[in-house]
Amino acid sequence: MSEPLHLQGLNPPQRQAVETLRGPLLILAGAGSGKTRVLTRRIAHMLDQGVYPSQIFAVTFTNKAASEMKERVAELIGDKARRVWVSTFHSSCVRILRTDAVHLGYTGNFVIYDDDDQMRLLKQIGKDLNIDPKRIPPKSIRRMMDDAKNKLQDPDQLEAEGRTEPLKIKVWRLYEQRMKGANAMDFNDLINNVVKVWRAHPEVLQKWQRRLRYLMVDEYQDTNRSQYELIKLLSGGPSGNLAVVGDDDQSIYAFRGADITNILNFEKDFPGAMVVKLEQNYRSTSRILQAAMTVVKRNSHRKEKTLWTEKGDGSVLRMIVGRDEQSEADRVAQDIQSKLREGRKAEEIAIIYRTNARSRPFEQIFQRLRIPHVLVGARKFYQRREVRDMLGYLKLIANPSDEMGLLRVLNIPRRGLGDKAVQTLRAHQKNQEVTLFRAAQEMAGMGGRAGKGFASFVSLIDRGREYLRDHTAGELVVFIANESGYWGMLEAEDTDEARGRLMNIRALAEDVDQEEETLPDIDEDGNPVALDESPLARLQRFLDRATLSGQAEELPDDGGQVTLMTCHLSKGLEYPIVYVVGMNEGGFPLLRDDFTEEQVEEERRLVYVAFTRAMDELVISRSLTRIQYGRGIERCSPSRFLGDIPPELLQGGTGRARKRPVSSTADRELAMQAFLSKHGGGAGHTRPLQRPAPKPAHVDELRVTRKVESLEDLQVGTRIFHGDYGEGVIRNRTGDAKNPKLTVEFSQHKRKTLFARYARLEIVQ
DNA sequence: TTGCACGAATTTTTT
DNA sequence: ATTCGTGCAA
Repeated sequence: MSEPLHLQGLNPPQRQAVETLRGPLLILAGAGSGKTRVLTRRIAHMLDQGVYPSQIFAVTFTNKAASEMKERVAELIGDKARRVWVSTFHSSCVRILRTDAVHLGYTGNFVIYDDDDQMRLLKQIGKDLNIDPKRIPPKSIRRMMDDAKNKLQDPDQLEAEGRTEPLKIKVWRLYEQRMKGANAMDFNDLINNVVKVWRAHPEVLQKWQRRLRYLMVDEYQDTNRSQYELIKLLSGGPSGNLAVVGDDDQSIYAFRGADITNILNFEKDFPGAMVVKLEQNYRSTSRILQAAMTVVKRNSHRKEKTLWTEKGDGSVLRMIVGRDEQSEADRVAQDIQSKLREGRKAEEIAIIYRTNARSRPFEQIFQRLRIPHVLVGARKFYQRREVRDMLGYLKLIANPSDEMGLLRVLNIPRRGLGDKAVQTLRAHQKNQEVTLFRAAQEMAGMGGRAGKGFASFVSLIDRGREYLRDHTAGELVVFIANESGYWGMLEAEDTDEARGRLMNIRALAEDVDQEEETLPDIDEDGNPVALDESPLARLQRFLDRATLSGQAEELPDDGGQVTLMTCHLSKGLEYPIVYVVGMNEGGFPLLRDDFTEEQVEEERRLVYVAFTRAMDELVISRSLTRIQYGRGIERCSPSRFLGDIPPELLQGGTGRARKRPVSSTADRELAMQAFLSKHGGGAGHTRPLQRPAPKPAHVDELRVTRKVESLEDLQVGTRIFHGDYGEGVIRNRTGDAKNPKLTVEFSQHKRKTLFARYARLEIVQ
């Protein structure tokens, strides 16, 4: 008799993780160890063991992870998968709060304020209190608030600690008041309010505990204090069936509140927990794993585990060194070109950097060499201005007490309602103690220029609400765009940018009407529940989705492109060939002057994450100098982490450059670096260097070029450089002066005829 | 109310 | 360098 499909092909620890359904379970899943596989199989196994799908609750951090898991579970068990609740922390909490937030004095149609709304509100409060934003920047207040909320603290606790500026706390209190007044919650509130309700109303908690009996938490190392509390409450403590999956070595979100001690202390917090380590890696070659592990093993706060693979040693890691950031990028690009010539596909290659700013030189050279590439993590769809403006309108329509939506779009497009008008409106609101929208309605009757503006605004919103009765939310977007004049405003601009914005609005409208998220429409006993189909409810659901999804990252995965991204964004992904670039002290690790050991450990984990993305080939690059904020050039030594990598794993030894130094100065520089790193020179990682006189467009080892200023620069006899063909000499020039045709002789007597205007040429000096 | 000019800031990112 | 936000004059 063959064993069930969902148990087949698992290695022993994987199988143990899948088969352990009861009690607390910690699955330590190293990079590439088949985590998702275990999670999905585990769900299948539960069903096989008679667990009802509606009793299973799997929480993730990102929508992407949630939908991936849903998909894979569906592949395994088919339609029943729809009844398993797989969702992000935040959307599950929204779902819970839509019914249970009444216990906190909210109504079910509360809105969610995102970062932007949050900042606007804070700035407003600062203004109201006459706080100089230079003395206390609103950002610092948000930081304080978020940090505290991540830890489930309230203003009173912070005040009692006495380490926070009282004025900041005052702002926070006012913020909470305003939020409540606007029937709004921020992202942190979503989690914290569930905890609050559950703590204050045990019967509500029990309702959910009865329904959700099998819990799974993905990326447990990234949970913050309040998420931990949430899970702990729901699981009902040590007797609950709680499986958490994570990798402490991949905890890289401390800056947004992730608390690595949650995973490190799991066994303490849930006594009797079973721990399973998934250490077999199915992704990378042994050398890649070794390199990644030697770095991360230096951390003192981690759970010991050793990844291994059956993939074999693989090739050694290679090191690419450039004189400056551009030449580093150029050399990496050349390397990539040779890979492409060898027949590797562009989509097999990724470039990973520590900070987004490092992408620029790569974009430049890729453009010039025509290497197709995608930048991951450019501005998110829902963060674009036009999209947010439309959402502002929708929010106001969905929730008349929403203030942020109103203030955002009140004067967009222009209705002659500027600061002055807003001030009057606020004053009026305060007098009458009504919602801002109600105040606007009242102002509308007052005549005058502002009165007219308010009248047209209020009428627009009212008509919108009316329109929604028998139209879809997507149609409402179009309605608002048209009736508000927003559409006309963009059309009048007649620029590419404006046209792009128009497209985005159209895309939004379509997106709104597309798939209604397949929420498990079941009550706590697992019985189907009819979704509220009122137009307002649909709009509400859409807004939640729009706010809670960084979505539409639209990774153009049509393939054929080299991927560029940050370490953080690379987590969970894999590529046959990976370039981890910018591995200099001061760049990676990226540390402030007053850094702590914890921060260094986090940087090590980032290295670990970045390295373990590579399947077959890992290339590291760095530069000898870097430009800081466009001002001044600094020398930089190799990243301290390169010194941790055993020399035999890295081509040319340790973090030092390979042979063939770029010049005698560079030679001395390399010797100096060797000296410094040997003598613990980690501290003085950079020191200023004078700025070179001319600013070349492009410096390579043997070649200095400048950009073509005018076509007259390109005369017969001029030495030029071409991205594809290399260096050459112009032998002939024909055609008219405005569009000359050049015959260029490249090396090995290869002659090419190029149009000067279109070929990307540079002049060799 | 709007448009321009100047000054300041500038890891990492999800929801 | 580049972007973003604020302050001031038209």
